[in-house]
Amino acid sequence: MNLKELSELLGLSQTTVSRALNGYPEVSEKTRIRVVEAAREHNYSPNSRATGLATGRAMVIGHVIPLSARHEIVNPVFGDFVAGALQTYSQNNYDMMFAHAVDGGEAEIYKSLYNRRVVDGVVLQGPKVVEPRIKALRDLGIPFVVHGRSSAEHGPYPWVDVDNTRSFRRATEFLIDLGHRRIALINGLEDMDFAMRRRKGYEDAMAAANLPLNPDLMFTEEMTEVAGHHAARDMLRMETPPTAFMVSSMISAIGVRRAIEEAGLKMARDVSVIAHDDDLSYLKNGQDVPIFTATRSSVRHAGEIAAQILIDRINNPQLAPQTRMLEAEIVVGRSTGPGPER
Amino acid sequence: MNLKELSELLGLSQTTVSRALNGYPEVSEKTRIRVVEAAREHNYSPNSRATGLATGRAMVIGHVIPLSARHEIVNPVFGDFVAGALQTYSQNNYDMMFAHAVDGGEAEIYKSLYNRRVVDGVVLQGPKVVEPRIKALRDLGIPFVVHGRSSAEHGPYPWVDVDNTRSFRRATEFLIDLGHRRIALINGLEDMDFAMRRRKGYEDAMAAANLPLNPDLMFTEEMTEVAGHHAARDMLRMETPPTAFMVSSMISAIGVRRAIEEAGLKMARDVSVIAHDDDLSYLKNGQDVPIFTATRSSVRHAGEIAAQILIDRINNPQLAPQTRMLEAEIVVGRSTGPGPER
DNA sequence: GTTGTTATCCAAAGCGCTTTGAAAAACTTC
DNA sequence: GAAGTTTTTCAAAGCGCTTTGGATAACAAC
Repeated sequence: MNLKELSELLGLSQTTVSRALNGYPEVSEKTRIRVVEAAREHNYSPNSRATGLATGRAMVIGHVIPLSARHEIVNPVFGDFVAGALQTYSQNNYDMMFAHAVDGGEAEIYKSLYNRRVVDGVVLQGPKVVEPRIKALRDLGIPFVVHGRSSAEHGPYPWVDVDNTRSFRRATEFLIDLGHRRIALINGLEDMDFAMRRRKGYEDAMAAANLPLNPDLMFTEEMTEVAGHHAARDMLRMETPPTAFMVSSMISAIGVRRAIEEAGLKMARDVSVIAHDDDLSYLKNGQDVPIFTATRSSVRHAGEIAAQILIDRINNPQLAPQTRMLEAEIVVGRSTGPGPER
Repeated sequence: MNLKELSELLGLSQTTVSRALNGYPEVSEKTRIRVVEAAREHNYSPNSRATGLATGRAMVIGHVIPLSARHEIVNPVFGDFVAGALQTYSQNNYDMMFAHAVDGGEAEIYKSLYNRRVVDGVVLQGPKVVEPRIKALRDLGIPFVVHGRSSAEHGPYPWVDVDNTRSFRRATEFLIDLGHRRIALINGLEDMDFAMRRRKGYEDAMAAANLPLNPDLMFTEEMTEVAGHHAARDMLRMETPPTAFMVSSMISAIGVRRAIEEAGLKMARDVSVIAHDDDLSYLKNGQDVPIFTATRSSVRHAGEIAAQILIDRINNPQLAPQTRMLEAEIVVGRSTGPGPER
């Protein structure tokens, strides 16, 4: 059933039927009701491709699945971020489109999606410290929003991010206050902007407390359970092992815990751990008392906000780029305890 | 730059340009080359909405994000399944569309996507034992494929699934052979078809060995770390606790391990654990020797296959529904050891 | 009853592509 | 060189919607 058939059936013009359904004022209430009911009854829904052609808007937003280049790892954060964005999209009658990039061809994919008018805007996930995609998107005039930031990018652009530096500084300070001195950092890949910022927070706190930075205690890898385990295991075998770990993800932290237990130690009592918790729905950090002391920030919430910023921008392109800094909260759980200096 | 402009620029008709770009034979090689180069040079890409309107095909496949109704949990498997499907889609020039369902309105969403001609077909994820969506999709004539199966559905439909019953039966037998008798099952929600089948496999093995089924050792909940921990903790506090656990997901198994260690026990030596491993990219089960003995089946691979089945069906609607049963392999890791009867 | 307003409705153009049916051009063949 | 074939190109219709610029009907005012 299409517009033409429906209008013939009602004895009205396509114009009138279209206007009635889209809530324009130039149509009497009687006919509007008649039209709306006929539409429902005959199960009419407008062809989105035709609508899109006529209006010039796709009502679709594009995402590119951030496969980690090195190991083809799907970011575990992905599902929850998407769920958040999707919620905002559907409230605004947008659909969500996916594409995936082959080997760093992400900019190409974005361009293709936009040039083919498949999408009205795109979300850039997982920005690196140096992120040429941002300039590319700006130059192409594609509306976009970044989940995270890119330190090497100085022009204005819209983003949502957690204050990673601040949260890791605070958390490291917390460990120092507890009496820890040898504090290890198990970080994500440091070409990722968030990882670089977390390292900076860690370093700032160490420096402020006049503690030396020991490269052997600073590890950077993909954030998997196995990598976390591996790094922590090696460090715990050192002559003077760390007494505390700052860990960039819950998944890695689970690996760290495994290494601690394998070493015959007890978390909190012997070794403290603070993890970053993205508040993933399938990996909640305990129920009442959290398993891990953590810096927590909901990635799902970030998804909702990112979506809203982008939609606002699409609707109002001359708007100045909106930015939104989220603060991670520090929740105290069962993975931290006093260190040797206390 | 659109077709009209490009054709005027070349001094050719839109017909010829269109045909040249789409590889039709009725155009000389010389002009084809000329056209293709001009298109590249002027950065022309056809408007997908116009193409879609003209061809009647969207070249898009729809997915509905399976939020677990009860707790709004994003399935951790989601990302990897999508990555697999996406790979196949992009090889076949399909894009992927997402929608999310509000409170069981999934069938409505599928219908809307298809009626509005947003998609050419849909993937149904997370089927329950009773799954009215399958009948709905069939009745609506929407091409679809199911990731998993639905036991209450007897008509033919295309699917990809792991032989869950078989793999859980074999794994349970493996524990019995090791000398375990009190074997617990930590399962997902049993209205989910896969969970029901896994339970059946477990029960079959127990029955075949003349072992009683103890309801206190059979737990069913959302597959989170916390739920796994909770269940295992309670069971380990029983008078005669289980000596082995069959666990439906790696994430729950991590919780089980935590409970085992909190109880002062050692995995493998005191308590054995077998987990189902979806081979998620960010949660690899160890490197050389797996952490957990596991029934393993790559969900990413399942995504690739599901996508192919659906695309075949879209291209050839009168094809009989294809089905594909995947076999989970049993990998022996460091979480199992001899039980009391050995 | 004529004029001026306002509330309703409509015909037709346009969005950017594909595809049908036909024409023009280029070859063959005799 | 005319007739027949094949190759190459094109004009125009159509996909299903929105929207512009009227037209018509209904009503009020004089």
